[in-house]
Amino acid sequence: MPELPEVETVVRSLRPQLLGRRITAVELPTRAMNGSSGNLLQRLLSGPPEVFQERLCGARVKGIRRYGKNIVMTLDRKGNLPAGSSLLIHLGMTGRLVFEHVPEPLRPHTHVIFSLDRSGCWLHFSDPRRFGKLRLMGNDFHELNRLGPDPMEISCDEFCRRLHSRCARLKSLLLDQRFLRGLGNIYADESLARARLHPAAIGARLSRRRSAALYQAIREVLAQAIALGGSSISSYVDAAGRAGWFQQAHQVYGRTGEPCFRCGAGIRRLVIASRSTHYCPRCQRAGRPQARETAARGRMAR
DNA sequence: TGGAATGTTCGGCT
DNA sequence: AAGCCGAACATTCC
Repeated sequence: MPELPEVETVVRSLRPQLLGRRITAVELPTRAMNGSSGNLLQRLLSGPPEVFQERLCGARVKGIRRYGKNIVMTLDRKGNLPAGSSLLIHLGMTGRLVFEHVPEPLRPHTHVIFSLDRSGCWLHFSDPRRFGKLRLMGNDFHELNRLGPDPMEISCDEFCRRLHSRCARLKSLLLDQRFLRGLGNIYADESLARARLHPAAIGARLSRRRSAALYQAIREVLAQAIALGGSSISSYVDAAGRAGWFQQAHQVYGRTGEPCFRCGAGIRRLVIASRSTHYCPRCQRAGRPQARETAARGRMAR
């Protein structure tokens, strides 16, 4: 579920119900299910489940924000919680945070259920593949400090400087969270498609003009995706259970073999950085892109 | 049956 | 050093 637009959408939908609420209980439904579950839960919570429960009980949610693909909940000091603590949540590949009206699991792989005061609902965390993480942090943000700038905050000049200092392929760079925080496989492909750049093009070799085009494309794709509530490609929903609509605006992701909306050529798939990469072989040329505009227009008209 | 899936991290190689 | 690759993590879906 989770790239920058999806996480941003989840954060926004969490706020109304969660801001200012106190966590009154933390249930861990999968804890006692079988022998291996204990270890798996330990991994999910980055520590002993009991500590996670004890520390969080009684804490009040002061703030909720997104940092790359992470959700950061700042908590006020209550009971067992050290000062300046935050709950860091990464949704991994299939993690979901959804408000439900019952305190019992409604789906398999519901690992955490938060009870809240004065709300009449419970916050459920589920994650079939368990690539997600919930971890309590003190003031040590060193994990987050390793991440690169937010694509919506960085300036064009700074983006170009970073780009020109790297010899890696564009697709690899966009997936690298130390280069930019928040892009994943969908939005890397969609951004490159919008900028009409080949995914295997080398960052340091891009002209200033094309670098700026990539910068713009990333911001436009992300802004549009956020406006549409993210991409629901398998089961992603926000905290209110609503699906996103940006998957209907995808130009290349998941469209292998289908015609490019711009020129009609078949969308191709290749593997870069061990990830599936989708692009239009005509619009996204390695050398000189977009030479076929007139012919493309003619084809589209028919 | 095998492969792929919106992610991150690791070790090994060039 | 920088970049690349594959494996690992765990589960579901086609």
